[in-house]
Amino acid sequence: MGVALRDILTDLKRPAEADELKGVAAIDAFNALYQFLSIIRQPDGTPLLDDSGRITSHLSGIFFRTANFLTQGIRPVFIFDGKSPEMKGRTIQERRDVREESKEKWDQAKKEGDLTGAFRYAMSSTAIDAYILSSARQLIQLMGLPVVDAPSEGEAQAAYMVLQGDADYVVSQDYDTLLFGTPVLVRNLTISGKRRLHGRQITVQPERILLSDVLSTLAITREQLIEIAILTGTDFNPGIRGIGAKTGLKKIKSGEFDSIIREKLPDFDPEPVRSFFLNPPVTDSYTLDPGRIDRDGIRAFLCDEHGFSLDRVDPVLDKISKKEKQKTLESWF
DNA sequence: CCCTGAGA
DNA sequence: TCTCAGGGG
Repeated sequence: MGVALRDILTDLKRPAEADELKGVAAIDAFNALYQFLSIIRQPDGTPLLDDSGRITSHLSGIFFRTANFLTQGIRPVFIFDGKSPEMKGRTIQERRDVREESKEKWDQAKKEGDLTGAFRYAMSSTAIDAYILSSARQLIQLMGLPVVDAPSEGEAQAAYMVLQGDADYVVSQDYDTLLFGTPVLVRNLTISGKRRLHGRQITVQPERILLSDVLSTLAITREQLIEIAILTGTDFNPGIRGIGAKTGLKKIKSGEFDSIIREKLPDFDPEPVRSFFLNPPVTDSYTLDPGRIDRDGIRAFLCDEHGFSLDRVDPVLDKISKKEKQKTLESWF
């Protein structure tokens, strides 16, 4: 679920204007899939399913949102996770436990006719398995968009690509990419800007966070931001009870990092976590060349294979193609 | 999440 | 043009 830095970052989010979003967006694929799978559900929590009972929520999310991105001048690149580091094992196990428990509670809530509970438990029972990953990847590639395989954490690879100048910003709901050093993080990147909350619709602006703003406003270094995260807990280490982002910030500023770790977590060596954030495994072997949209392939995949309505898919394909033609025309002049 | 259609 | 309700697969 990422790192709990929200309490010290709230003042640093700024609404992102459309102009600031044009360019190459390095999307944390796992994070995006998780969002789609947890939210795109019926009121009782059931996800969208095709005739064979396979989940299609993520395909709907990717297709419609990505199409919007393209028309807005956003060029998405999807970064998929590689092999998780050993030290993430505990987090992975914890997430699995929560999922299993939520699945049972979801069933229970459905039986009791508790829709609010059903939806909430369905959300936290969201799982990303091999089918989800391969079908998502297939659709992305049919849309002619680049896929990058991270050697390890996708967020680290995404941050690296922004640092290299190959992408303009990272898209994720989590703040971890800031620890991995991305200069720009964009959260809530949706076009409609609308989100349903408790049945009501509220508007959510995409927000942009600059690492330089974070560090200068808090008057800390990236290393110190990482230390705050280590105190509150990351995917790679459990945090210290009673220390949140605000307390962590204070402790770091008064130089208490080492002493607190020694006192509260005597058996924990923070060094591997620190160096993982500072120097994660990343790769240079990726290409961001735009492919072509395979309209027939998309129709076959979404409509024939997964039961999407042609009436909904075709207009979107037209919209994308129109934009693509515009761009090739522009490049002539 | 996103889209569509109805009604203002 | 906008908001809202309903449904998508």
